[in-house]
Amino acid sequence: EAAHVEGFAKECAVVTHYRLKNDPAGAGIIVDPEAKLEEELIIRPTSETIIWNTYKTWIQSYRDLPVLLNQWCNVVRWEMRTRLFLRTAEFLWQEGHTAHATKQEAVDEAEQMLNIYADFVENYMAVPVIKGVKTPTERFAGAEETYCIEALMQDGKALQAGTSHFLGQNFAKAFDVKFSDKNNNLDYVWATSWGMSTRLIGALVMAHSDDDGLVLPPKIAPLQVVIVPIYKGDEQLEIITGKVNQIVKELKDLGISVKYDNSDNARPGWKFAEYEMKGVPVRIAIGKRDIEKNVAEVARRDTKEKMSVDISGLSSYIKNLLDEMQLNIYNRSKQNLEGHITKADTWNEFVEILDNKAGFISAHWDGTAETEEKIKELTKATIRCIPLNNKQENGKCILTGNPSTQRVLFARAY
RNA sequence: CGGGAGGUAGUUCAGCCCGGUUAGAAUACCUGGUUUGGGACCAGGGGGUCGCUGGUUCGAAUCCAGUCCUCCCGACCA
Repeated sequence: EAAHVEGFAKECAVVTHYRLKNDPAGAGIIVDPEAKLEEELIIRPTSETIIWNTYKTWIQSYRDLPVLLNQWCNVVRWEMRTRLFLRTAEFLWQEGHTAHATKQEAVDEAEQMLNIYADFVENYMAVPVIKGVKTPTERFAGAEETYCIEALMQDGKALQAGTSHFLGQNFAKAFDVKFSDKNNNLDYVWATSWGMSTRLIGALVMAHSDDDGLVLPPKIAPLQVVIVPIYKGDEQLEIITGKVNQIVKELKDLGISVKYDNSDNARPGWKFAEYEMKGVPVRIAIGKRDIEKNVAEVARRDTKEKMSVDISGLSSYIKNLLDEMQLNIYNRSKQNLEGHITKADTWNEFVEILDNKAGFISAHWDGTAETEEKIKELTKATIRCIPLNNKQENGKCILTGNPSTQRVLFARAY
């Protein structure tokens, strides 16, 4: 627990008073000095301590294991400087905590969660990630191993998108959580914890958006298709609406979320721009001209292309298009990632790439915290991760020239 | 916590340096009309204690002092 507390102590909000009041001098609402707490409350920055205090009372036997708790909650970390979506003083996250009878089971759990996170970020958010482990200095306070997924934003800065920790027996020892195994031997349990936060919203925005606004991958877009009628007069609208109702039904039958925006308080061009800004993947426009030819204009958000599509095959066309867009958005981001993993073998190369190309730099590191710290001081680049299944190769540390057995990924990060 | 920038209409800002009619623009909003295939056009209209407090002055958005707040950069960090 000591390392954990040490790691988080510097960024906790502390409640010292329990009441506000109107200032008699008229300065508005102020803290009531009469309401000072005798014992201060510390707002959790993460929940390990309360979870393990609880596990202590729940776990006695191997029959009680494994245990998994998952909760969504808000936590507070009093950062010196906040950054919208990426680092807010208070944030909503999901945090899971497990306890296991064996070390291997805990390690497997931590790795499983890393894979679940990677699967979600890649296959739903369409943001490719690099899976890896953190260096000791970048580890979660109190963890023995911190797994992470690192994403790359369009500006070339890295963003940690999720983490999973193998906590060893540290918390079990701190909270005295022991269990009897089948042979009646007492041992401390093995632990993991893992979390993902509203930071992912920031990742989503920065990974895909363009100058016209959000670009949402179809799988997570709350609204996948919007239909905009183009008409003059009620008579035309009525004919268009008849056609659209049929299309809406077909799309809904295919499980596609769709909105028919027949509101008359905004013109078509305004609606086009508005839904693009909101990132709606597909827009269908239908006017008198289209009805006459039995077609609709389909516009996709990711490439801004417009196609004229026969209404008879429209719903299946849209279904395929949404799948294709999901892939395209992912592949585009994947290309950006892969195009920005650059090898550097000399210090000059390292600095040059960092300043002019950005992204990840694959370079040798002598494995010491001192070198890591020095590089951070000199360039603001940190070791984002040591990729899983990293290739072993002999080389020389980018900074010190000392021997190294593998390359690690450096980047400037959010 | 250190450094920088800024607070003027719902919003984004100009005006401030060099004090002087009724504080402007764009956009948004309201009314009427014409429009509707990429954020419409024409005409008319409403909207501000210029962050707050004090000072200088015949006169302060403008100068001075204090104060509160916001944003950016740095250290810190999911």
